[in-house]
Amino acid sequence: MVEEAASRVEDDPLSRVFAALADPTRRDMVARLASGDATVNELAAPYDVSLQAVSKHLRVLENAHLVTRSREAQRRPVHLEAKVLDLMTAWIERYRREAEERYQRLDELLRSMPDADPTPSPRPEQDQPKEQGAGS
Amino acid sequence: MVEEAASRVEDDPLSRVFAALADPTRRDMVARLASGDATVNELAAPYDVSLQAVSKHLRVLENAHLVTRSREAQRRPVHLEAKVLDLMTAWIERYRREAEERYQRLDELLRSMPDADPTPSPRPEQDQPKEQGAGS
DNA sequence: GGCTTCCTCAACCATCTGGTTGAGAACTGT
DNA sequence: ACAGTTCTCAACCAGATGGTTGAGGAAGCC
Repeated sequence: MVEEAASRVEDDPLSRVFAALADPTRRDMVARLASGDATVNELAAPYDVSLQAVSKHLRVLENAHLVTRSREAQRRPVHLEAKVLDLMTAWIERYRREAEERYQRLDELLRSMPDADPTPSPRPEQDQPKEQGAGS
Repeated sequence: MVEEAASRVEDDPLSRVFAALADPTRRDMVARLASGDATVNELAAPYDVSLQAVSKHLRVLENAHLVTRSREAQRRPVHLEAKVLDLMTAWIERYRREAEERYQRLDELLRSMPDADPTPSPRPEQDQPKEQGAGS
């Protein structure tokens, strides 16, 4: 057993979801599925790629837990799991809000001191001294 | 057919943003930048990759318009552009909401008819008959 | 000018990805 | 049982991606 594969495949859920939605075809499929389940054939119809390619796309979405596939005769209805989207929104909103609040605070600070000293980079946040090199 | 390059590089903004955030390192950088601008060196410190790799990551974020780089002496401060995140949230929320509303409606429908007929696939949405191949 | 610091460009490499085709599994229907 | 339909698996290929190292530009410091 010499297998030390799986080198760069980052398996964290968030990465999978983002990566899954980074493809316009896959995003389109999600948009489609938002208005109702569909079979692979139905999903494949609008695109000029092979059915196998669509199947692969669905696998990616499934691995990201964005969709689930059940069995219904020989068809495989695809169902959108919208809850996973919340995971992303939570991540995004957290940092968007943080950044915007910081921006607001900086804005107010600048407003409160109309003409103090023109120090170019007053970055007091991120307390990480970190003198890594020879810090003269 | 001599040269029709740029085959799969989908340049739509949304894809770029999603792809940019599909990498945990890049997501980490964004998280970091949410609490204040930083230089390339500062951003690179926590990771055990080369500075060039970090520079590449920043380029990806920049191409997605998630960050901007200015110039300050020989340093290149990186700034998070949080507004682009709204683009994603808008996309996500649209379909999440749509899917959840549909789910709610289906739920109510099922509740209103406790034991009707067990028709397996009553998908009345998505009107696309579409007999593509040689239909019998 | 010359050294140092910060960062980018260029070439290279391994892996991942999205597409293809061909084969065939799973199930229905007669 | 056999044919038809739906979809997946496997092998393959081209291009993108994330990492490396080496060279070097740009700006500050001596």
